[in-house]
Amino acid sequence: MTTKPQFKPVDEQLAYLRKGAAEIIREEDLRAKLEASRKTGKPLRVKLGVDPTAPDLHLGHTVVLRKLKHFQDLGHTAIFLVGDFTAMVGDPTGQSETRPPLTREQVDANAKTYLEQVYKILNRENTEVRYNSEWLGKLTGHDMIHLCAHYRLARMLEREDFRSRLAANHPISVHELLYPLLQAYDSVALQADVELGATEQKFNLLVGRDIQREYGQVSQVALTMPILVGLDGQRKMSKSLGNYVGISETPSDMFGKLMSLSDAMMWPYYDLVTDRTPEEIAALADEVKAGAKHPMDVKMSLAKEIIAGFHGDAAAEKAAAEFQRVFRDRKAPEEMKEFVLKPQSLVGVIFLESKNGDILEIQNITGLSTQSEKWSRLLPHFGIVSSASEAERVMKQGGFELDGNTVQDPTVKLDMTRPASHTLRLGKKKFLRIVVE
RNA sequence: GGACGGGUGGGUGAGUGGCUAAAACCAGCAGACUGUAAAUCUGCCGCUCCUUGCGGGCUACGGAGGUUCGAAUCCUCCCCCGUCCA
Repeated sequence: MTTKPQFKPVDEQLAYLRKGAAEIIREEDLRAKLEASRKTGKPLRVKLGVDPTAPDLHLGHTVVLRKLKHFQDLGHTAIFLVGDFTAMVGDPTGQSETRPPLTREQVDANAKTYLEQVYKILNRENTEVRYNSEWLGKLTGHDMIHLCAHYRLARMLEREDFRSRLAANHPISVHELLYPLLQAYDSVALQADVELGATEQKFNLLVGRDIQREYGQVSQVALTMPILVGLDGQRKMSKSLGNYVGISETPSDMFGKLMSLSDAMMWPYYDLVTDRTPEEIAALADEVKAGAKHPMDVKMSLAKEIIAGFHGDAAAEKAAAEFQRVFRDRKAPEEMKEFVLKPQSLVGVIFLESKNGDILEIQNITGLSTQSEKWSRLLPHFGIVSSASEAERVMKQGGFELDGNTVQDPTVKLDMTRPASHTLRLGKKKFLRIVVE
C-alpha cells in the first residue's frame, strides 16, 4: 500500500517552481536536490518561517504561501515555521524599529489564527508545523557564542536595512544583528533543503546557506518571491498602510478593493496570486492591448478568481453581481450592515440593535426625530466614521445620502413615527441600513 | 566618561516668544470626471459644542516643572536617538 512517493520529472517540477519566483539561489542546486529526491524517493524539506505578529493575513502573505503549496503539490514536505522565539527579536526590516515583545499567550493566539488562515492555501494534513522556540529556547550562552562566531560583522552590515539605517544615523540595536543568525539556525535545526521568502528576505536566506555549511550541512536553496505591491500601486501591501486585501474579508469587500487596482497593476496580481500560467497571462494582456477585451472585464475576472480561492465560486459570482449592482447601476447593495432603532419610551435614549444581535445603547441621544439631534453625532456610533467632526465634514462635502438623496444638513430628521427601512450612504463605499421599528 | 547635534500632527519635515491647530510635501477623505478605475481638477484633512460662523471651548510640538500678559519656540531637571573622541 505504501508505495514510494512518485515525483514528477525534474524539469517539470522546476518549471512549476520557477513560476513567479523572483530568484532561485542557486537553480542548479535546486535541480540537484530534486534529482536526488526523485532518486531516493525522499521529499525535499521546504521551510517557510513567519513571525506570529500579524494575525490578519492579506494577499501579500499568500504569494510565498502559494509557492510553499507548489512544493507541497509536488509531494515535498512543507514546513511551516512559527517564529515564536524570533518574534521577540523582531526582524529588523526598518519598518517598525522597536517592537514590543509578545507574551507567550499572544504568540500562541496569533499562531493559531495564523494557521487557520494558512490552511486556506496549504493542505492541512501535509504541513509540518514547527515552533522555533523548540530549539532556540534551548540554546545556551555557549551555543549562542558559537553561532555568532560563524559570522562576520562586516558581512552582517552588508544587509541593506542595516547599511541604510547606519548611513541615516538611525538606531540599530545589537540584538537585531542576531535575527539573521537565529533564522539561519532554524534551517540547521530543520535540515531545510529549501527556504522560501519574499525578496526582502534574501539576505537572511543567504545567511542560512552559510550557517548550514558551517554546521556541516548542505546549503539550502533560497527561493524568493516578489513583494506584492498594494492597492495604491506604490508600496508593498501591508495592513498598516491600508493598501491591502485581507483573505478573511467578505467577498464583496475583496471585490471592491481589487477593482480599485489600476489597470496596470492587475498584471502583477495575475502573476502572483492566481494560478494562471505565464502564457495565459501574456495572452490576456495581448487581448487587452489589441482592444479585444475591456480592461475592466479582465480585472473582474481577476477579482473573481482570487475570491473563489478563498470563498468558493458561488460567493465570487455573487460578489461580482453585487459590484455591478452597486457601482455600475449605482444601487444600494443587497446586504449591508443593519441597525434597528428602538425608541425607548419618552426618555432620550435609543437602543441600536445590530443585525447580529449586539445591542448598542446610546445615551443622551434624544432620537433623530427631535430638534437637537444631529447625524454627525450618531454616525460614529455605527462605526463608519471615526469622529463626529469627520462625519460633519463628509456631510458638508456632499458625501452623505439618505434614501438616495444627498443630505448636507446634519439636523435633518428621520421619521421615527412609523416603521420603515432607511438606506444610508456615506462616501462611495459605506452603506448602512437603519430600520425603525 | 567627554564634546556636539537632535526628538514637531499618520509619514517626511518647516517653524526660535504672540499674526501657529502649527508651512510644504506624502498618505487619507469627499465632490467632479470615469470603467467604484488610474490620471486630472476642486475642497477637506486634531477633538468637541452650537445660533455651521473667516464662531466658541478643549487638546497638541519627547516628559515634568518654571519664566512670561502670552511658549513648539526661553530656563531647569529627566528620558530617548545620533555623531565624534576615549
